[in-house]
Amino acid sequence: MPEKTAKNHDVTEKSTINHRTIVGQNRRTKTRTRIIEGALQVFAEKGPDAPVIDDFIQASGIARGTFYNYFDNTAELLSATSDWLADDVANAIEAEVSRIKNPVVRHGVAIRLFMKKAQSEPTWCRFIATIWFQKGFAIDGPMRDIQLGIDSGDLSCPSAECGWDLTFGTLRQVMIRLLKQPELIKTDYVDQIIDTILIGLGVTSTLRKEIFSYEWPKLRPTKTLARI
Amino acid sequence: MPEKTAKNHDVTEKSTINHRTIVGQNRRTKTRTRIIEGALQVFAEKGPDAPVIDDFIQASGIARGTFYNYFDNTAELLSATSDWLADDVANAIEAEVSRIKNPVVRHGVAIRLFMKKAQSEPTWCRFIATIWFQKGFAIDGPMRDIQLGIDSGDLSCPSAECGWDLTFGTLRQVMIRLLKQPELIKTDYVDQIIDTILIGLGVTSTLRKEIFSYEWPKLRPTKTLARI
Amino acid sequence: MPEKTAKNHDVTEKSTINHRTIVGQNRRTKTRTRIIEGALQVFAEKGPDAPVIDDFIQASGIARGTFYNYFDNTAELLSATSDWLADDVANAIEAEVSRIKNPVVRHGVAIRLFMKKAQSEPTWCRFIATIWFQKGFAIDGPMRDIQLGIDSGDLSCPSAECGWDLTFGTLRQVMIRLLKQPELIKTDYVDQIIDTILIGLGVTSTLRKEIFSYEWPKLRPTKTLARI
Amino acid sequence: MPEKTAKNHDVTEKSTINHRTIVGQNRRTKTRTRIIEGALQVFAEKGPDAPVIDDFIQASGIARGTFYNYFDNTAELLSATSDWLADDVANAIEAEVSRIKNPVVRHGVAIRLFMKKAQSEPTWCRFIATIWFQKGFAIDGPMRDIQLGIDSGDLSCPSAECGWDLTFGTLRQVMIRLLKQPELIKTDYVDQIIDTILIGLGVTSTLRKEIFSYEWPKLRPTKTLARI
DNA sequence: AATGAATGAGAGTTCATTCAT
DNA sequence: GATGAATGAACTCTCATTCAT
Repeated sequence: MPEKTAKNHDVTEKSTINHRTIVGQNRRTKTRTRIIEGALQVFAEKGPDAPVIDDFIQASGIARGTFYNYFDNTAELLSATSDWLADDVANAIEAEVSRIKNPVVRHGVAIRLFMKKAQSEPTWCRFIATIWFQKGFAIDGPMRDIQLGIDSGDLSCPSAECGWDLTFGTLRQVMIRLLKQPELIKTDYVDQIIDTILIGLGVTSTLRKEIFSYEWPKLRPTKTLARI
Repeated sequence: MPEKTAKNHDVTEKSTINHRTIVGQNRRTKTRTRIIEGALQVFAEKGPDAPVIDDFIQASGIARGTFYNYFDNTAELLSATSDWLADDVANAIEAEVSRIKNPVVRHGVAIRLFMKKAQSEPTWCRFIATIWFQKGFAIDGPMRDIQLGIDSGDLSCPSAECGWDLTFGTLRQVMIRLLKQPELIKTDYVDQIIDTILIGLGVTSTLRKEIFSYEWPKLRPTKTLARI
Repeated sequence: MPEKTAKNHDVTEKSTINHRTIVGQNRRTKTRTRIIEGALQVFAEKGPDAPVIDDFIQASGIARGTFYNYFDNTAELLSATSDWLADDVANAIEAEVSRIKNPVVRHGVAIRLFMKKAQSEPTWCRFIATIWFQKGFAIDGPMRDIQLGIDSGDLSCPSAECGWDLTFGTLRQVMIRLLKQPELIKTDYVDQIIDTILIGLGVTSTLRKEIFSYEWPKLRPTKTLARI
Repeated sequence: MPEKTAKNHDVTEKSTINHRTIVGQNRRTKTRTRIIEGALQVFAEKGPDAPVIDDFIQASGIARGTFYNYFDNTAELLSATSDWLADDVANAIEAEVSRIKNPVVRHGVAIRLFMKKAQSEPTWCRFIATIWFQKGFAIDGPMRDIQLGIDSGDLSCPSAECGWDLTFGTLRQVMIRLLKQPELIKTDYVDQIIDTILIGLGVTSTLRKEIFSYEWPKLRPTKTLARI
């Protein structure tokens, strides 16, 4: 009816509605981002189960009810936080290593980058080590590269699963160690253990040298939470 | 209390009291054992944080109030359960490997035994993989053996910590995989990955052959909870 | 507000404002109607207390804030819905029975019409049976007719209240039964019980025959919500 | 084990356990009774949906958590309260009318008793009128008696359902009226309307006289909540 | 007038802990 | 020492209401 009787208002009204919609969406995105940013800290500090709703609303400065406008419970928030993080780390690393052709070198550089991030961002490190692995969230790039390495004969481990367990099982343990012994962060402990892993995977010393000769720009810090 | 008041009594009565005391202690031990037996199951199923007192009293068939006669809270129970388990596994493995002289072979056989247990006792495996490692409970035999191996030149890894992280980080990941893919239990996946670990540690093929040539009796099952 | 400010404007502007005012009022009426239409369904389904604001805005497709432009709370909406319904049913029945001169026959035909509506419109029936009676909303035509019947000697019940309780208490129970046993709708259960009521009221068989000999057009369905 | 080592304690211990069990059960019964007693008041005052847990725990003077040791939610409490009440009223009336042989007289006397109770116990009356009927809780004595009356030819209504709707639909409406107009309680309004109902059911004046000639002791008051 | 994100009081529910028996 | 009913603090979740756009 309004469309008919107030034809001259159509444009105004329509644009108003569009404007409102856009404003509303921006607001929602911003709030969602705030909640996840806060949640990352909270989960990293308290683990996956201990936090209560109050922790999240305090960390993000929102109202109790607002939380439930975005997530049904803490499990869902954990999942959203993890998803975002998986996306973030996969993209950040992928962006750096995609130009490397040899899958074994690519894998080696990728896990070096992965650990660099762990060394420079303790919150991220704690979240990954204590929550991500435990909940079984996964990224598939490494699995693929290990398989390619086996196929090409550059890796000698019995299976891709075997290689994956050796790589990430060890790295997780290292991350836990870094959290407890932060003095190790500045040492070359991480590179030593990565070398040990690569030896276990059967990587030749030539390739290992190549892996450790790479220089790279720092990965963009997670804090940004640019995409959502 | 009985110890004090007993002093005023004659022989007959004293022996009665002693008898009562002994009976009471047996009873205490038995109840404590029941609680820990139940707790092992509960923790393995639900993880370290989720369980509530009710889970424990149901699992062990005791009354609500009785729980508090033995433990102040679930954290204490978790700790007691873990302690018992650490003791149990350390003793069981130690008993088998102590006669092996070479520390590297001893280490290799020890972790094979460790994983045999994981393969044959799922509850134990789940508890170790999800709780023990997370809470950082430790056994020191392996650390010592790795160090001895480095000192003797039979291991080439940069440090004992490095060797420990590689070994147990990987094994933990394997245990998690076994829980998710039980069909792997019957395969030689575990021995393959142990071999890969040993390669990573720089163990010669001669020593590796020795490690895999060992035959042993099954470790006594944990269920017994003999000592407490 | 517009009425006041309009005074200071010239004719052209005034008519524009009038136009706007009229458009606005139409819009208001339409929205109000939408809300009440939705509310009728909601109340019938969930009863008077259970519904929450969300139910109403979903049923009518309006925004959360819009609701409060029309009603302060659900109680007010319930009242408005009931008022509208009372008006509707009273008018609809009145239009049919006003030409009948004998008050007892008029009462008899009126309650037959009332129940016809209940039989053909389940939502209406549910609303009336579960909410209207409970909240004590009333229509006075029947009360007047029963009194007139007593005065004329065509009814033998002790008092008008007594007749009213017998009539509408029973009819309400029948409506509840129809909701539970919809298979009765197509039977003559309703006419049988109306006959039983009339016997209780002391109506002669002659008058009862007259009441049941009436033919009528279906009452206009409530859905229209024509007036507001 | 204790059974063996402390044979002489068997009796003592067993009796202790029995004693404890009995004491515990008594306690439970007492608390459950307290809750239902309070709930009856609360439901009668506020209806079936409005009350919150706090109302119940205040009315019965128990702790918040205790409520949940007995009922999972208010709906369950409502059901328990209604069940108890149905039992109570059915038994109380049955005890009085069972000696009456003629089912029609029995029905008539039963509903007189029913309404006596409504007149003397306002809480009971309010609960029955606003909750019981609404929730469709039923007692089957009356239904049976009406059917027997139809079979014997002492009732002329078309079906037992019809008779039931007329009887209890009307009585419910009367109860609601009594709550609003308590001044009617002392009048013979109730007996008048019962007579009107009986006329509707086709009861002869002889039988109606018999029904109204009965004298009875007051029904035991509900408050007691003797059985549970 | 319409919108819908944000709010926070209040309701429901859990569960560690106490204590009389 | 064992029991389990009672407790209430702490937590989760709902939903009426406000208000900037």
